[in-house]
Amino acid sequence: MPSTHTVISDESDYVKTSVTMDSSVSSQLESSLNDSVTDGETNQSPADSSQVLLQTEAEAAVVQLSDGQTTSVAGVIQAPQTSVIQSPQVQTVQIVTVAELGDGGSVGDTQKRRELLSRRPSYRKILNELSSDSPSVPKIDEEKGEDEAAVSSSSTESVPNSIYQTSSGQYIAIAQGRAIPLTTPAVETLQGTQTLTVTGSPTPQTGAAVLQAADSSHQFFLQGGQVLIQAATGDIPAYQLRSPNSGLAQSIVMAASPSSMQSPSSQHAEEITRKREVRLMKNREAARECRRKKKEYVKCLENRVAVLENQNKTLIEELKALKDIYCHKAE
DNA sequence: GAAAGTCACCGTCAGGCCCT
DNA sequence: AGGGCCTGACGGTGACTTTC
Repeated sequence: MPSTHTVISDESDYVKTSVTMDSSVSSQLESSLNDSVTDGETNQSPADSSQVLLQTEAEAAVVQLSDGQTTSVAGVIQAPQTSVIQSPQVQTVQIVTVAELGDGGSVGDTQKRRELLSRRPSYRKILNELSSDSPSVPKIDEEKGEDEAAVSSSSTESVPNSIYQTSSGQYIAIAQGRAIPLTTPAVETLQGTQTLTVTGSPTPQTGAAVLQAADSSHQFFLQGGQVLIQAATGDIPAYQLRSPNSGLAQSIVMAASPSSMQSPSSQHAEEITRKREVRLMKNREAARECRRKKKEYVKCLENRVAVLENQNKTLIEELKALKDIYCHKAE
């Protein structure tokens, strides 16, 4: 019995909806990819092309599932299609349901599981390793997404990861790893929410706007009409970087009310608070990014499972056909 | 319609890993 | 060794569905 390894283990988030996998699964999945890549020179079997159920279209693969349904999957770590005979080993995929794992959920198990999980390499690493081996695997960018990268073009313009208010009430942006103070040219009230408007947008039709740093040394784009809005009332205001198009808050920043920050130890305490806020903010965004990568990784694995299951089915059929031919000749 | 359940997402903390 | 990053775990919340 192999040790169990939950690929998706955040019970509050993923276990409810996803599968957990035996450790052999992820390793098999990954090793099978590597196998397939190292075996990449193995030739296609054009004669059998009609039997190959996988059809790649750009980066998406059409997979016929065991129940007869076909589905299009993207980001599949896809092995080159080879003949059954040339495939040295059939990778088996074992999916263990949560219920099956649930039995021995003692503290010790949790501890063990934690240890296992803590040693797991990052999703970025895993996927990038895979993608370096297999071009069909989408690579996780080290920095920004394509939409963000497309915005910044000028040397004086950079894209802030986020904009937030410090404990002293000042707005700063975090860009290129450092905090830069921002001016807040105007404040207007709109439908009960306080909106921080920004200086004239160079491209108002696209909703982009420019934030000018307090020291005038930096400008930032707010993309897609994102606005910083006050999202909560009370002693501690919260601000959200919100895109009017999606309506979804992209970051929520808590900040102490400036009026409540009349601390006697002022500077030092303020510095500590500011550092903490920056740390929390960075961690918040790191968590967001981590979840995004995790989802991508899980999706990738699920797609891979579908592909491998299908491949397995094809191989079995091919083997069966060959057996028939062989038996026929033998008679 | 209210209560309960489910799901997805979020922020925070803790701890391991990696780089300098 | 220390700092930063990454990610599992945890608890909270809102939207939606199911049950009564």
